[in-house]
Amino acid sequence: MEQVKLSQSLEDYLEMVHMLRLANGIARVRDIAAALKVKMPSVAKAVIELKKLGLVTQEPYSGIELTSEGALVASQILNRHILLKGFLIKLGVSEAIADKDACCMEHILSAETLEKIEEFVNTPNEPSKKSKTAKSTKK
Amino acid sequence: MEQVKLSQSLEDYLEMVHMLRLANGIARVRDIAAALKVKMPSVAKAVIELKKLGLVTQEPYSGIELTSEGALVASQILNRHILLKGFLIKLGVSEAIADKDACCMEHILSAETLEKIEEFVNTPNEPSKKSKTAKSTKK
DNA sequence: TTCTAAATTTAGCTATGACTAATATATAAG
DNA sequence: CTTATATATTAGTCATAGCTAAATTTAGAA
Repeated sequence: MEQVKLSQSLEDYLEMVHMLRLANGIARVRDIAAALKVKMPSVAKAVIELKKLGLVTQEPYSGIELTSEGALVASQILNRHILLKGFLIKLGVSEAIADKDACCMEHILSAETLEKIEEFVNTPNEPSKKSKTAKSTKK
Repeated sequence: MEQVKLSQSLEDYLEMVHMLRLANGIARVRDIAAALKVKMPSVAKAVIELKKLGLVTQEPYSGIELTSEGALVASQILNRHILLKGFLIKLGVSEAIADKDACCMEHILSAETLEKIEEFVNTPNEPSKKSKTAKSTKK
């Protein structure tokens, strides 16, 4: 449980491996590069780092897999992303911008701030009339 | 009006020059280094970059001054910082953490997100008892 | 005034993370 | 089966941004 400390960049790569595996079943260098708007050699280098850290595995010239620890870390990052995106949308930010900004915020916010954001998101949206009375407003 | 594009790091240095001048009347390398928790040569290097960009001036071996453009950019960054810190505090985050997280967020958020945060901050704090009047959200 | 200590600067090292160019391998077409 | 193309990797460059060590300048103490 040594709590790997990843750079923002490596967090992005790891998260993208996870997302592509969820979406396509496989995470390929080409697709990671396209999604993150970098070139393939940058991905290859990042994958080497993630391998050293024990977060991914890869057969030469093929797709990237997550180790169990890598899957755990990746899903933590992805959960932060989802939380923050929902939060921004609740504030009225458009989806595209919410996605982009969530992508930056997910790497930097402290646990305390994330907690408070989670509380906010889980608060009924408009307590404007009568807050508590059951779940009157449809979700 | 060429809208200088600063790295996060240079934004931090420029903002700190501004804050120290507000607090002490002078921004010295030693104090910038202490405040940002870096060593003095790192500050010296950053100051050289900010000079190249026309944002600060400095007599050799003395304090750092802001140009008019530097002052403008610095106060924009500082305003973002203040906005974001207030925002986090309104969410319930402790002051120390709010300050720290605002410091990261101030460099990355898009204009749209900052606008929405500003709207949120300027909304009356607790409409939980009685929704004041239906002026709040107009969509 | 002289000298010592603090502040600043310069030089140079390191790590990260992007890139291009070139190479190696895999896949698909003929 | 052979070959062209797409994908992946390697090698090497560049910029950013930190650092230490050493030199320089300023300023305070003796």
